[in-house]
Amino acid sequence: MNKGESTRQAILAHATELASQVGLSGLTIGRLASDLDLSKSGLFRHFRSKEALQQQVLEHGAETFIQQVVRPGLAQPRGIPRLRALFEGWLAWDQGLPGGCVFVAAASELDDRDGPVRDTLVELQRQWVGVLATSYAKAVAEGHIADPVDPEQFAQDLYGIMLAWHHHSRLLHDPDAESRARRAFDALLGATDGAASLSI
Amino acid sequence: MNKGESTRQAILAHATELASQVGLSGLTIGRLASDLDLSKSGLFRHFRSKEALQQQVLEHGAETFIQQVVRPGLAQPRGIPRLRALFEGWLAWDQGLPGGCVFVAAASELDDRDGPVRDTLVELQRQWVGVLATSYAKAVAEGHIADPVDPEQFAQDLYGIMLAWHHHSRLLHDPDAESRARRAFDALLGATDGAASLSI
DNA sequence: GACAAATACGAACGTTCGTGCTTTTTTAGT
DNA sequence: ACTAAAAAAGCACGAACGTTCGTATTTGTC
Repeated sequence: MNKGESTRQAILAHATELASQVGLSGLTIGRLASDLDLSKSGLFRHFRSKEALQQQVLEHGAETFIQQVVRPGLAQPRGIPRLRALFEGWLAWDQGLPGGCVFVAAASELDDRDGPVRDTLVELQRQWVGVLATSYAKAVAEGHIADPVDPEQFAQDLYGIMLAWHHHSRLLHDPDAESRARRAFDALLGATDGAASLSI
Repeated sequence: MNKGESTRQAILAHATELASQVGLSGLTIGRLASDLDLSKSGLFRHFRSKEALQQQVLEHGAETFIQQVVRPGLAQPRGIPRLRALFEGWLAWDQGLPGGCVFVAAASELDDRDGPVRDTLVELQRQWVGVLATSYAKAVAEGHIADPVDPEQFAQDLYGIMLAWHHHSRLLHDPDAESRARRAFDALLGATDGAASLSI
């Protein structure tokens, strides 16, 4: 790897952590440069605009996410084990960044803006939601789900569990948020085993 | 009402809408001043710092939220009707602001910061989650819920439905997000309630 | 209508923002 | 070791940021 490429990677790694805390628009060239002991212009040279930096932060984050969450998850046997692995990987990923999942931070920043950065984020999020939905559909096909729902419904509901956990845990500092998230996940999967499903 | 007070209200009303799109830290004195045809210094005088402005935006938003969502909701008969009214009011509130619920935007900005603005938001959010939880507890007491869960669990799950709807609808522009949110709400209330299930 | 108080303005402060240039230093290939 | 290319630094720019200050204008009270 080039010298330039390795510095670029170092910049992106740090920028991703920083963006998880302060958001993509909270990133500043000056702050990044001083954190990494670079000059503003030296750092700037690697990206030719701040927008390009933001976009590469998202792409860098996506690579890490795929490596840490998606691939290990898909390596699990299809059905509930795979869904659970994806969910647990997601939790661990959120906890691995100082400000939590960088995409959550980016999402609420960009949902009212237009432009290529937003387009990139939307594309990445659609892919992730797609992974969740198809993994659920396979679990249904395996017969692991007693009362199947629309896979898109499952994906949105699971995303909600994730976001609510993020909110209750990070903002409200609620120590029970994580166990509630797991309980909600179990309920979402497993209206199958026992009381919850018998009702309908 | 004083002249000064009425200008302050006008500023806060506009600032709340703006903050729902660009966030609390995206607010700038200059932008607000030019939007409202005021001078920067004239506007600034009403708040003595930007932090005070942000805080008052949250408080102004909370007053509106209470007036538009909480009070009409609590006016409904306790139990499922009240829960449903709170939920529907919440949806309408989010759609009433150009960037969606201002607290959602603020939450992901402030969850990693410290200071009085964050403290204000946390307090407001705790109150709202409390309203949801106690309203659910009353529905349980009324016998409206067949398989009751911990009210805090319900509140977090409901918050998740809301956040996922916000995400899928605002970021991903998914036209089915709203109906999925309603379906999730029905499922949350009424896994065992025949009427709710049939209405899907 | 006079007059004090409240409200708004205009200009300027120092800082930081993103982004260009030009020059110096470091890297990589021979 | 020499050299061309790559990378980083240095410096400067215009604009926007939050904030302050002194002055003008508008408001409410008698």
